[in-house]
Amino acid sequence: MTLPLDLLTFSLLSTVRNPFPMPDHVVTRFAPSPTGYLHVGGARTALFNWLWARRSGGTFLLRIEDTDQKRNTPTATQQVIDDLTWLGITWDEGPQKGGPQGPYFQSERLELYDGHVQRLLDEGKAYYCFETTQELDARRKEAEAKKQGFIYRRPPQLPSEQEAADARAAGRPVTVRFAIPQDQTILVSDLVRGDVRFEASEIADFIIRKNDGFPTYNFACVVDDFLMKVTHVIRGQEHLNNTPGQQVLWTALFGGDSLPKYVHMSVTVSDAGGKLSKRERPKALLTAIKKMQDVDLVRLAQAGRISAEALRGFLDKKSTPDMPSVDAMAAFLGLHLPEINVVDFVKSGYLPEAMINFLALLGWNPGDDREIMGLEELIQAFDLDRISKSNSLFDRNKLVAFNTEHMRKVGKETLRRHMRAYLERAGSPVQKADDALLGRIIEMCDGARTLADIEAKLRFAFVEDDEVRYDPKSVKKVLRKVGAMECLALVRDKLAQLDHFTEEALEGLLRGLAEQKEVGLGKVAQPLRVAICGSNVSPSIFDSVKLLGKESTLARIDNTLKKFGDE
RNA sequence: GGCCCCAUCGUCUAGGCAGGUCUAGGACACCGGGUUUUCAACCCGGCAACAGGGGUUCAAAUCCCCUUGGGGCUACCA
Repeated sequence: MTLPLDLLTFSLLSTVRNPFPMPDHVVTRFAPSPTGYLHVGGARTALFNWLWARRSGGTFLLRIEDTDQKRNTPTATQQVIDDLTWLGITWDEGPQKGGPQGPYFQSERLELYDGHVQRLLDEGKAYYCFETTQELDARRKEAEAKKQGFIYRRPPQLPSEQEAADARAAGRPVTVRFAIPQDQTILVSDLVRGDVRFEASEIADFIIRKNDGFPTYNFACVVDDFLMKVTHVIRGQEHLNNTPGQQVLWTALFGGDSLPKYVHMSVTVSDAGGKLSKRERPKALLTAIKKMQDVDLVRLAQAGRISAEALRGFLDKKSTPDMPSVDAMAAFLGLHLPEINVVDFVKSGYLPEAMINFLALLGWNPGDDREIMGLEELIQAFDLDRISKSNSLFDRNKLVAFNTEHMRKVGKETLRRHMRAYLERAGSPVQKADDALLGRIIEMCDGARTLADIEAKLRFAFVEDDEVRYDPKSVKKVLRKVGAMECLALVRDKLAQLDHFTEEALEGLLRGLAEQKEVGLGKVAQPLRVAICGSNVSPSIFDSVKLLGKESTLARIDNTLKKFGDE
């Protein structure tokens, strides 16, 4: 007796003429909800949509899904816009740009949704619902106790408009649910998953309009994707289970012919387990604090600009401070938290070119051995059918390697531009360098892995002589070595006699000295390096001394001799 | 609990749909060596995988089933 099912499946399949016809004009969208910073998972989704639109000469649009009045944060939209802009992902229609299907904020499209809700209501395809959240929770718990799933289904008699009005007058919550047509198998044809079947009986009559009059995600996204003529819905796999419901809703609203192609990409998972989440940073901070001893909680709370109670709540896992507080506390403790949000990567000194390249390869590949690719190359190579099905882990090591390669690949001018922006954001003293100088000193750092590395290497030359911070490890490793201070004193005398600090002169002087003492250059160069830089990480010793100039070099050597000489 | 997705080196992955050419390729990480004025970069070499079981077949990483494992969803969140 399997015949009926087979027949049903067949009839569903046969209504689709060509499963994957290529639309004339591709339209993709990125539809974030403004609840905080854009994180890498979101950036990857945006990128894939963008890449596909660019590849196929289509349109990419940005739509802000601000339908949750409780969770929206006022600055989030701007943050998302900033982050996409930094990445170089530009939209053809959306906020700040407008477009024929605007507005692009869902909160400004309420009337539009209402019209469609009313239509469904009138056609008996949707119905009013008056339960409170508490009542629903109770029913859910009850089902759970019986080890059953809770699937909301319409009552035999649908409430009338009058009853809805009465309920509203009585102060009851009034929501609208979509009545999922029963007794059918819903076939979702996904471009990367293939055909996925769902039983209608397993899909609840989901809410399409909340009590506050706002649409839910599952409703607004269907209406907007249709109105905005979206042809490809490319999103994370976490939406696959929403798709049958959305598809049935779409069909009820607009008919099945206009259905978009669905592309559900794998989820990016964290090395901490589970999908990469914004909660990881506070979690990492908490773990680190617990591991540390003698943490000054009063000062920590001050650093994070939170109250003592708030900090206690955080330590007891009862509450989580906001991101700026988390960042500030991590900075106070000298911790490096895992980057999650796009801004985290900006602050850590990554290049957008490297981010884009890395993100593109997370769940996609060009089919050959190419890995380091520029934007144009990615666009040319991109194709939906090379998106992989399995989840991928976000590996920061590989990102660093990509960044190192792109630091060379982008070219001097671009690198200098990125560096300038990085320095300004970080408020680094290296900002004092003009463009010509900045260009020259960046070249001294060839092979650096991030912009932060370059900054760290160059910083010494832009602080006052008495502001040099001496890294204890470097001091121990270099200055405390037998003979180091004597050697440094000798170097000081020689340098004092040198009039012109050119590279050749310095090299001649230091190499000559090493030869004369029958030691390697390192014996001479290292104490000098630590004396002027405060650390054993700097550009070449000749570059470093020349950059600093005679006066400062001598002053810093004297400071060092005084400070570490007689200990 | 229910439903859905996924499964190749530690990690990202090629190969899978059109089974033999796969003693499974590349990259990152790691280990060893080289270069060297530090860090980094760079060069050479090495380690390392088809989750398990059953089928189908002359032949399975590749097709089918089961088990196991991982992930997602199960909201008046998106």
